[in-house]
Amino acid sequence: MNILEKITNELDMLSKSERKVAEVILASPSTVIHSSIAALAKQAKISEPTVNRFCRRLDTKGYPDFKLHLAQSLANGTPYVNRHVDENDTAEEYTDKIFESTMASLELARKNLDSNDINRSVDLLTQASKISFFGLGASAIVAHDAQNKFFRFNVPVVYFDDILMQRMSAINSRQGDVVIMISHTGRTKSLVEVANLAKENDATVIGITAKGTPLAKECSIVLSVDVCEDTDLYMPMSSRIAQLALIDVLATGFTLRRGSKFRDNLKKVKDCLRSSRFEKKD
Amino acid sequence: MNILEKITNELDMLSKSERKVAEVILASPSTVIHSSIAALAKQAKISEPTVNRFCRRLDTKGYPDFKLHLAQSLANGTPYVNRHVDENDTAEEYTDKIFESTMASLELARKNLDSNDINRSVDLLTQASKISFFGLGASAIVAHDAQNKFFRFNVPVVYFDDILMQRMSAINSRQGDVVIMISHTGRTKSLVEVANLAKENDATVIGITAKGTPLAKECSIVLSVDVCEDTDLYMPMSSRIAQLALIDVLATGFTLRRGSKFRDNLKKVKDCLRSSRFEKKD
DNA sequence: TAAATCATGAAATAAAATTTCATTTTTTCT
DNA sequence: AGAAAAAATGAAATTTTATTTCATGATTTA
Repeated sequence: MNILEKITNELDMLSKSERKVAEVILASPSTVIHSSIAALAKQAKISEPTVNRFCRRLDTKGYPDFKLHLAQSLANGTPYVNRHVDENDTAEEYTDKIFESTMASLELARKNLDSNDINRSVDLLTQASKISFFGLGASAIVAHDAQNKFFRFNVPVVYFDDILMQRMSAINSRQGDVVIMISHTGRTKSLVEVANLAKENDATVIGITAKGTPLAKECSIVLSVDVCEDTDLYMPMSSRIAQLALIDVLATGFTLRRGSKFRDNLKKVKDCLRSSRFEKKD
Repeated sequence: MNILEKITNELDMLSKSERKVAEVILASPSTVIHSSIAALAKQAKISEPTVNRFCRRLDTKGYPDFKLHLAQSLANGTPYVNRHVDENDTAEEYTDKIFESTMASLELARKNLDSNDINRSVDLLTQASKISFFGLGASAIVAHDAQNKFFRFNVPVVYFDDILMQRMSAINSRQGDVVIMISHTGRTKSLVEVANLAKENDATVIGITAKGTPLAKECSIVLSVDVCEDTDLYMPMSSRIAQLALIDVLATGFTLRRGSKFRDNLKKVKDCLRSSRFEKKD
């Protein structure tokens, strides 16, 4: 509930003097949050009690409380909405828009995620005898990334972005294996087939995809990162980023579940990489 | 700059009593914005002047001003602080923390990006006779993703996550080629060598890496997504997501620069993918 | 047009924040 | 270790800011 909006809405419920206050505030809200009640009264050419009454009419406790609300409204100056890139945007503009859209998607994805599903997924992953990540196109990157992460945990993990390899791998799966299918659309035919093959061969299939899609129907758990993406300019953008964040969540859940001893193992991998780097001089 | 983040950062610059104040605030910032200085002092079991001094140390004018800043930080729903995952977190908790950290990183990356550099990079990319993306480990995923995107533009683009292929490709580069090197640390020896080889062979080298690193020194343009990541639990997380967002920005800049006719081409690629999918029933 | 209601600001009061300064604690140097 | 210096802290005084009260003037209604 934005207080600036509220002022605009209730503008005609206000008395003449109070409206003066409203106008001054709307004209330059950022100035107001640094003004005392006296300063504001003076600027609106009315008395201090009027300002106070104005504040109360907007359901705030008083002037300081009103300023707090106002400050909050201003902070949302750049709400993380999906602002669309425009033909004539400058570099600065489209950069901001893309970053903001991405953040908006993450926010949305987080809200839609069910932590029970995450918990169950982590359960399954920690007990898996083998973990496979399958994706195609943009989702292949996510699968690739997942392999990179889980590989460090020293568990059997594979990733394929090749249809045939995926099929072969799926056919060879067995009870205790976990297959994670990644697809933004959830409608890619060959992936749905692979999911089905894996299921038929007793693997547990987890989908990182949209709910209610053909792929989702083949999965025991669906982790959906529904990100209202109109595949802007025909490229998947935010969806894969939300998927990656989800991979981070799963990987984190995995390490937490495995306990502290296990994490020493990660340190080993990390230390091992060090020799391939130039030293940092502090 | 988020004041909550600032408090966290400057925690060890504070005196003992001031830290008590910080702790009370961090524990429940939303309570504090409705407290008077006296109430806060009492809760932290210190005196009012100490609270005041605390506020000033954080570069605010005083307590009321501090509350204003705090209110603004809270307005973004959830403060995007880099909250660290804790051993005993529930699935819900670590999910939230990871998503929030990711969003915080994106916010930070956006702020640190220079739109002039972006502009120059897009210039170079649109004029390139060939574009190469090189990365290793977690950054390989970013390079992979970049290839996936630029491939759709119907421009000569390659991606390698293999040291030897990278070297060979770099040696064969020539004037007019653009090589994009991706590395979070900027210190991976073999990547620095590849960058140098490409430079020696007259290619333009753009780095998506941290400033002031050995890799950065080999680049004509450095697009830095410095994301204060302590490689939590020894896995790169937020950094690669910020890098991906940057790839989105470059790809978007590219399509915008190429104009509307060019975008029809993207539609063709997209339409061509359609037959591989199950139809969506509306 | 008189009575009633409402709006307004001056002044008084109350609350909150800030400054000053003396005391205590911590650090630094011998 | 012990003295001197520096820094931190809170009690009390002061200042600033906000709120309440109330008398007066404006506006509406019958």
